[in-house]
Amino acid sequence: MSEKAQAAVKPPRSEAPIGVAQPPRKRATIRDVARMAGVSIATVSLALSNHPGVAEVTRQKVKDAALFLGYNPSAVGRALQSQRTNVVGLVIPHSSQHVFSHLYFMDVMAGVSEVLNAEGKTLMVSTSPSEDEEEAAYLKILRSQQVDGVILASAALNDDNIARLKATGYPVVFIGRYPLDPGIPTVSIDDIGGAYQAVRHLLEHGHTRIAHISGPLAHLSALDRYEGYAQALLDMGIVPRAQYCYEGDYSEEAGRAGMQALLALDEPPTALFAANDETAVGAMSVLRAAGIEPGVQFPIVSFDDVVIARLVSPQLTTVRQPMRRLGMEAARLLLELMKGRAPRQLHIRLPVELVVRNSCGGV
Amino acid sequence: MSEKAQAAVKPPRSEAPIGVAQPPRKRATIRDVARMAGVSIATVSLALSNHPGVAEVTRQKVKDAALFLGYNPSAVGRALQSQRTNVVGLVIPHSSQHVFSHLYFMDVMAGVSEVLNAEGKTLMVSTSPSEDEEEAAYLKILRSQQVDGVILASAALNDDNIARLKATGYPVVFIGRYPLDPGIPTVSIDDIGGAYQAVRHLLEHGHTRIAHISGPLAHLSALDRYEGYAQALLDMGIVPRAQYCYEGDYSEEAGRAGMQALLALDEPPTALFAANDETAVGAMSVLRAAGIEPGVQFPIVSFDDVVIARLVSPQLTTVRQPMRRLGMEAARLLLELMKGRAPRQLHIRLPVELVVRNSCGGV
DNA sequence: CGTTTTAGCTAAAACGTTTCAAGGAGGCAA
DNA sequence: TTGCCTCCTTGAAACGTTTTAGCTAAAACG
Repeated sequence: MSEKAQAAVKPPRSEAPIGVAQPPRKRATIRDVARMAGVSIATVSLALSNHPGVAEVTRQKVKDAALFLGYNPSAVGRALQSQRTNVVGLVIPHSSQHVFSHLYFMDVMAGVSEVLNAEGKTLMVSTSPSEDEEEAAYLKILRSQQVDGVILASAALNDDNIARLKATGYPVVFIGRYPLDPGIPTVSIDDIGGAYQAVRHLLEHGHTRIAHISGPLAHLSALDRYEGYAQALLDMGIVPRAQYCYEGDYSEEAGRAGMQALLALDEPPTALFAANDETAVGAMSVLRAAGIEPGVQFPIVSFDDVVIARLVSPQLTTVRQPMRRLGMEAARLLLELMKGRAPRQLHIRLPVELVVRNSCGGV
Repeated sequence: MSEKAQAAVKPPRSEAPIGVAQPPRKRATIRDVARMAGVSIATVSLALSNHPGVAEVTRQKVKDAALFLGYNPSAVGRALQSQRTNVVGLVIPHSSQHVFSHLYFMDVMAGVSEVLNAEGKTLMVSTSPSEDEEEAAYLKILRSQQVDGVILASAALNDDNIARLKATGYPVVFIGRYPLDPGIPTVSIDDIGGAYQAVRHLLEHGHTRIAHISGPLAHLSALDRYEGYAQALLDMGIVPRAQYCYEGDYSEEAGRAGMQALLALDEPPTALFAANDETAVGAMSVLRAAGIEPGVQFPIVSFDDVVIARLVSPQLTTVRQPMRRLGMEAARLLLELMKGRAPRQLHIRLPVELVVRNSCGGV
C-alpha cells in the first residue's frame, strides 16, 4: 500500500547560506500527494475538500499524505480553475503619502479588514500612484482579474474611474454618496445633517459670523458638509457670505491657510465650522498664534472624530462618523454582491452624532 | 447534493435589478485576441510583450485587436505560468482592531506601499485574525503561494511563526531586531540608544526617580527600550527599581494603568519614560486627574513621534523613529531578495533622534 | 445466475498564460 | 538545381487546480 510512497521521500531541507533568499524550494503539489497516497489527483481534491463519496479510509490516507508533505493547495491554480481569487481590493485614491496621513482611512481599513478576515477573504490595498495616472492602478488590478470585487474609499465626483469601474461588471461598493449613478452601491453617512447639527450648535451659542473651511469641493462629502453649513445658516435667516468659506483639502495645512485668510478679513468671523478634525487643528494653531484662544474666545466645531479630536486641547467638539463601521458595512455589502445576491438595500446610510467637548467654548 | 443541482440549474439571476453585480461579463482572453488578429496565441503573447522577432506589422495588428477587445492579460494565468504573483504581503500580527489603532503601523505601511507601487508590485495586507490562531493567516497566504515575499511588521520574540515563515523558503524581511536568527533580514532602529537618550535627557534635568511604562516585553523593541532605560540609570550610578517599571502594551490604557500604579507607590517617581507616545498620553491624563501637571511638575519623555505627539499639550518630547522609511527600506530589501540578489547588507539600522518639546518640562 | 444498483475512483477537460523547439517561407550563394 | 541562411510564426507543453462524466467492482436484487 504505502510501498508506493517510497518514491516520495521527505524533501531535502537545505540550510540557508545566510538569509539570502534561496531559490524557493519546490512545493508539494496535488500530484505529489496523489502519488504518495496512491490515488489520482481527482481523489485528492475530492478528499481534501471533504466531498462525500470518498471512502473514509481513502480520505484519511490522502490527508496523511498531505500533512506529511506539507501540502497546501495553490491559490493561483485554484483561482484559475474557479475563476475567483477570494481577494478584495480596497482602493484609496491619491498617492499613498497623502492617504495614510488621514486617520480616517485607517479606521475604514480596519473595518474592512475585520469583515474580510472573518470570511476568509484577503485584502489587497491599492493606492493609485498618482491622481492623474492614465489608467488607475486599481483598474489594472481589476481588469487583470486579481480581485473579485472592489471597495472604493473615496473619489471625486467627476472621477471617470467610477464609471469605468462599474463598466467592468465587477462588484463595486463606494464609500460615500454617489447620486450620479444610483446603480452604484454605496455606504455613506449624513454629511449634510451632521454639518447642519454642528453649525446649529454654534448658532445656539449666539454666533452669527460663522466661517467654514471646507474639504475639496470636488468631493461630494465636502460639498455636502458645505451645504449643511449653508442650510443651517439660512434656516436662521443668515445669508452665508462667500468670504467666510475657504476651500481646503482636509489637511492641517489647509486649516492654517484658511484661518489665516479668515482672520485677515475686514470683519472676521467669530466661530468656525471645520470640515474635519485635522483642519480644525490647523486653524487652532493659527488662532493661538494670533493671540486668540480657540474654544472660549473662538468656538470651533469640526467633523470626523478621529483619535486626535479628544487629544488636542481644547478637545474638539466634532461630528462623529462611524468610520470603522463604514468599512465593515462596505465589506459586508460587497460580499453580498460577490455572492450574486441582491442585497437588502443598495445604499446604506449610517448615522452621525455630535460629540460636544470643549472647542465650542463650553457646553 | 440535490440543492446543489438545483442551484446550478437555475441561478436566481434577477435581471440586474439595479446595480446588482451582474455575472461578470466574459472577459477577452488571449485566444480572442489571437482569433481577431488572425495569429496564434503565442504570437499575441510575444507581440504584446514587445518581444523582438515579431514583424512590426503583425505586432500592430495584435495591439489593435487587444485594444479593441479591451484585453488585459489575466494575472492569474500569468502567475500560474511564471510561478510568481508580483504580490507582496505585509503582515501585521494581532487582530486588525488592535493594529490599526497604532499610528505607527500606518506610517510603516505608507512607506511599504510607496516603494512597492513604484515597482509595479501590489500590496496584500494581512492581519492575523487572532494572536493564537493555530496557523497564522499569513502563513496560509504564503503557503498557498499568493505572495512572492513577506514583510513582517512586528512580532514577539518567541513567535514560532517567524521560524516557520523562514522555513517556507520565501523571502522575508522583519521590521525590528531579531538576534535569535541572524539569517533573517531585518530593518530596525536603535531602540536601546533612543531610550538611553530619552532617559539621559531626564537625568540631565536632575531627576533620579524615573519610572518606565514599557511595551510588551515579549517584543524585543520593548525590551530594548527597557534596557536603554536601565542602562542610562546605571551609568549615572542609579540602580533601577523594579517598582518603577510597569509592563504595558503600547496602549493609552496601559499608560493610564501604569501611571495609576506608579502614583500609588510609597515613594512615587518624579519623571517618566513612556515606551511610546500613546502610553505617554494615557499617563498624562492620570497625572492631570491627580492634580499634577505633566511637563513642568512631572516631566515625560516618550518614543515614536507619531502625529499625536505634537498635538497634545504639553507637546511630547519624544524619540522620533523614521517609521515611513522603515517601511520603505523593508520593501527595498525585500525586493532585492525577491530578485535573488544578495543585498548589500542583510541588516539595516536607521537612526533615531530625540525631539525636544515641552513634556519634559522645558528645554 | 443474470441484472441492476451503488460506492468509489479516475481520466480528461478546462481555466489563461508564457516559452521553446520546430516549422515554413523566402532570399541568396554556389 | 540544391543547400543554407534569416525571419517570422506556431503547436505543444507546462503551470496546479476543480469538476464531471464515466468506468469498475462489488453488492443487492429478482
